[in-house]
Amino acid sequence: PVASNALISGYLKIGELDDAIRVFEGMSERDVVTWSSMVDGYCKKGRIDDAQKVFEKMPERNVVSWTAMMSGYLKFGMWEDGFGAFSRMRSEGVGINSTALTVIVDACAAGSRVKEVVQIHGLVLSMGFEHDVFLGNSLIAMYSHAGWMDAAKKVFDFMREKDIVSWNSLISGYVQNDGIEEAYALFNKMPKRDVVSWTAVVVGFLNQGMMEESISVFEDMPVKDDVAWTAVISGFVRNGECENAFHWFTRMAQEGTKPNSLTLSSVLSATASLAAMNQGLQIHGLVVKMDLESNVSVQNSLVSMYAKCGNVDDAYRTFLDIDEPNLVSMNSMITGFAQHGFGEEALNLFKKMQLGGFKPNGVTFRGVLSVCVHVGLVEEGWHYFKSMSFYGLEPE
RNA sequence: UAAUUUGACCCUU
Repeated sequence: PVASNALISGYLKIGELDDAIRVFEGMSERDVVTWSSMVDGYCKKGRIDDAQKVFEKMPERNVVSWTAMMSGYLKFGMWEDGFGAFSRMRSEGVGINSTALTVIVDACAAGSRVKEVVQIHGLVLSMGFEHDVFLGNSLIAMYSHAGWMDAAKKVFDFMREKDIVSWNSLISGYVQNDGIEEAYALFNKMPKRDVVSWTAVVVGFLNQGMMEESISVFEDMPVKDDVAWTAVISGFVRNGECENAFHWFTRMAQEGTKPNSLTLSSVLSATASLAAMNQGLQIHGLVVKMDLESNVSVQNSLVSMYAKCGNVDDAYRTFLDIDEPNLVSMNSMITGFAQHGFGEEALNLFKKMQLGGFKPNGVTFRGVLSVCVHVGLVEEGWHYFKSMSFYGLEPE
């Protein structure tokens, strides 16, 4: 079945799960590679239930099949199942290898599971994987995420072999923990740099409000991709320099780099802050032209932009067009209503989102409380204020 | 022919 497996692999690489399924169903003989590929294919599309069905149905499972399934669980927040799979691998004779450990370490980073982290690191050492480059890189990222830069640096220093990802991981760690000096020193010391290294440092300076240093590094960047440009644009927005954000967006276009959905979200956020309706409309036109109308982040930005520009009707129209609204969508619309004194609408949406299973966060309550103050709903406002603790939120 | 690591988003203002 090697030829068909290769075909399945090819389809999955370009995200064509349906075609992969077609090939899979037409096969007369399947091996463990065939089945594992399908498990992974379903997981990458977020279809964990289907992946699990395939996983349970397959005649034999090896460490790759298990790792694929475990990775799927963990990527979608199913911690119990993910960690459960990991311990079953250990207890049921499948065994674990460095890849399985990397998956677990990565999950600890994403879920801020600091306690598990230390245990896993011990396991890594006891199994003799301390010189695995991928594992080392994952550990650096994990400790960085937890804010333990001493530990991250220790792992880095102990690594016998480092690749460019090792350097980039530690640099990003320092950037995330406000250590731009350390990050920049490493950047200058590393043997080779790629777009990731450059962008991390540019972001590091932006995060400290060091705009000139940031731009100076950015100008020196040999190849600027859409991510790097977006980093600069959003950095200016974060620092309240929205005109500059627009300026760099214009330069991005002049230099022929195509913006993506994240770029347009950031630019829309700039136009929203400036309440610049004309520019906002232009970007909306670009969104349509680029066929990004159904991107949630872009739609959220459009909702906010229309609301901030005083057009609540179009904000609401855009909001209703969102197929799969998320918490940010809700917050954008509630805040939009709140900013214009639409108390009833804001509170109705707030109730609706809770019925829909959304957990409000601090931004939600800011909108809700401000609208209560705005329209004089003192009792309701007090009630909502008290309900914050139910969601584990503390008033600022 | 199958599983793993590093850079930019949207809501708060």
